[in-house]
Amino acid sequence: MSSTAKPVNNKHVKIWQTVQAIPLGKVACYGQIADLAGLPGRARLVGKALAAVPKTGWCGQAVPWYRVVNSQGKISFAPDTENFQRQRDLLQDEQVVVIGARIKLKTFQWQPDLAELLFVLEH
DNA sequence: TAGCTGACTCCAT
DNA sequence: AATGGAGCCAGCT
Repeated sequence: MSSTAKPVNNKHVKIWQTVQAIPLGKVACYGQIADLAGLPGRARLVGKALAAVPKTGWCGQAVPWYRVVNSQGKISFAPDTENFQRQRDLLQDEQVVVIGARIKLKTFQWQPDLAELLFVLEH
């Protein structure tokens, strides 16, 4: 049969895999994920990729999109949206403290060690 | 092919 | 802390 499978953007896949490496209870910013995914300076592309995350996850594993916030440590959705509330709820379920739209990066930002970096780079 | 858009970031105020 | 403008560039129309 001819290919009917929806083409998947390889950069998106790389981004999803990087996001899957964020540990429970931690967050990362868009630019950080872009850098780790080998796409320096493409923070906006990370947002695009997260909007395209399959509901079924990727490679049998969920993609924790909600662990990604902007460089100011804030949720990027407008406060009166469902996406905003869903992201905040999911983070709080993981013990991440969200004050208004803000998360204290000093406390909750993911700081990958060398082993984690290598794991991401290999995929 | 050419514009437009945006789950961003940086810098000034 | 909050707000606004310029730069950014892959993906979409």
